[in-house]
Amino acid sequence: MKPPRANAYRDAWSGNLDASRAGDEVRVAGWVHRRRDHGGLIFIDLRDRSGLLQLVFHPQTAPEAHERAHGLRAEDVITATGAVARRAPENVNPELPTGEVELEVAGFELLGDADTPPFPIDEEGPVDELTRLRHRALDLRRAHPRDRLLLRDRVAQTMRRVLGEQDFVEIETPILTRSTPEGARDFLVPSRVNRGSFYALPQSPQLFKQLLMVAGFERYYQLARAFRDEDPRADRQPEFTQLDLEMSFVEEDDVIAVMETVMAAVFEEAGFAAPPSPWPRVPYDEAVARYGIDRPDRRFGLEIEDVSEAVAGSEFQVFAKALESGGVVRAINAGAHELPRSALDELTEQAKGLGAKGLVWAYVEDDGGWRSPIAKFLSDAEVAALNHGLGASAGDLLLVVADDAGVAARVLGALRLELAERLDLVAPGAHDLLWIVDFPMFAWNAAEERWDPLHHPFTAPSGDLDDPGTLRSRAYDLVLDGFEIGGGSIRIHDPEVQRRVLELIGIGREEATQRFGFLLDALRYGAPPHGGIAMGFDRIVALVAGLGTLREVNIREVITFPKTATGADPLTGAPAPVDPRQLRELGLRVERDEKQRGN
RNA sequence: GGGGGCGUAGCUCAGUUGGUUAGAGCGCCGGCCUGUCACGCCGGAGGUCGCGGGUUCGAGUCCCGUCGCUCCCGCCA
Repeated sequence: MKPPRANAYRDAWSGNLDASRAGDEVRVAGWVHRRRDHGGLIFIDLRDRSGLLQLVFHPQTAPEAHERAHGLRAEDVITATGAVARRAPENVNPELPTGEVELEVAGFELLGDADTPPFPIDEEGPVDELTRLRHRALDLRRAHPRDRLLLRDRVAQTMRRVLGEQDFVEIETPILTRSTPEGARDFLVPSRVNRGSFYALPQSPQLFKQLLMVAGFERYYQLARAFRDEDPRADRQPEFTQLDLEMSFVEEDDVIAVMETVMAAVFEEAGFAAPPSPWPRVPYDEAVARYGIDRPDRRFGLEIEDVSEAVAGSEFQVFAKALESGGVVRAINAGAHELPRSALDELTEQAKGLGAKGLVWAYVEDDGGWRSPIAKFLSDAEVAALNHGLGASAGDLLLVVADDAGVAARVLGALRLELAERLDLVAPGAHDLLWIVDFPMFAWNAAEERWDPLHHPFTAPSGDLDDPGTLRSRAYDLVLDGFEIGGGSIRIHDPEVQRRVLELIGIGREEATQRFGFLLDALRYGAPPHGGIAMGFDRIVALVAGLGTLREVNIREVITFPKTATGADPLTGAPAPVDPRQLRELGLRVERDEKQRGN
């Protein structure tokens, strides 16, 4: 940190002092991190944002300060003056950046008396998250929580710098706005002036950034807050931050190229190894086929193989029936790992829980035969063909699912993760980064008999609009270690195409005009081809902070004041009932639940 | 909305088959201590076992309900 402007509290940062300042008279300020009171000598570790500095109180040289220093307690706030002194060689603390020196205190002033903290500030042990959030100001004094927010700042600065260098402009968009069709439930804000009407908090700045492209800003970005009223998860909060950007006169490659420069700089800033550009692009269909999911984690193998042909015509009813009804037989070769029977049973249960009728497991024996509950139903030729298809050799564990393609993908995709976890297959420090491209535009929803969009309805299609099932969208998602960290697309800039896409998903002309006529309107006055992307900022920070596991990434740890799993803020007590007068002004009446009535 | 896990001292936790006065480490308070840096030594205080009800001679422990936190499904890109 740069030296502070000298004032009545400090003229130096604690963590910046070293042997080069030996002999200087300085004034430092901060919190009592730890005290070691020997009765005679007293040592205090003083903490400010820059780091720790040992203060020494000598009974001879500063008797008055020494006497008062007995009363100092953890987290008291003080300012202290004295001389920076080089420590004797045997007293140097190599663990501390300032460990070669100490401050010989001449005088100090207590600026803020501290009660005993509810949990230790000076150690990193686990503390109940609710307690931490209730005392978030104290929690954020601790090294890890503080460092995560400082990292978050560095990531944000890096994004702004790199985008600024490429002529992007940061522009704000409204928080009080109108519902956007992103699919999630809106947070609503009642209007007092217009009774009975509501603002919606934005689920993304999507429509506004497209208007900015029509306006001719060419390159826009924003670190935008977004809101979704759905149940939170470890990696989902009701309000979260996106790096949102949009560019004009671009194709997929242009947006992807920009984002690779941004993210490469972010990864470098975070000391996080990332592959050189360009990053791999995997078509959606291939990802689902090989990894069972559209956000694959490829840090371990366990690829899914389709072995339908190997068992075509099999007498084994499970395989035969699946194939007859248009399904598939797919499998994972888990390699030479012997799992206990109980583990295989657990995997089977998990597969059933995900919709599979069962799970076939087999160990390949030395002669190529199978040790498996279903071995006796398969011919030698079929076993040989399966072994060949899976590249199996003696000792390998094979897991086979016969079902419709969707179920097989989902089940084997989940088993990949489960196996990687059980077998500890991810090398420490390994990372996997890839783009998913060539998404289908729509997925047929059989239950509702309609086309569901896989991305929001402003995504540009490629293909024949008269044949929705074959349409591809010009979309791209960035996936890091099995987590989607961002997604975007080339947008529709032709108002007629936009109307037709909206109609395909059941939004008619009238509704479209009512909900986002302003966008359709703007598109009619000369809209440039444009596209962009929205990156999950919290998720990115959490992942580069090392908070990701195989299955989840906890974004609460990189959010300053996060909400709990029920959407509550334990610090402020939000959400909270409001004064009846406020409700009257808004023209609202609240219907309480049974349980609330009892209170 | 549904399912799982958790809730014991300020913090992190232990607590057997239901059985005497519910324990430990850290922290806190007091005393001693002049080179510590997780300082050390001695002593002490501190509990609505989340809350309510039930079973029982007896409940931290078993049952029912409820609240909170958390993870998953639904939901959500």
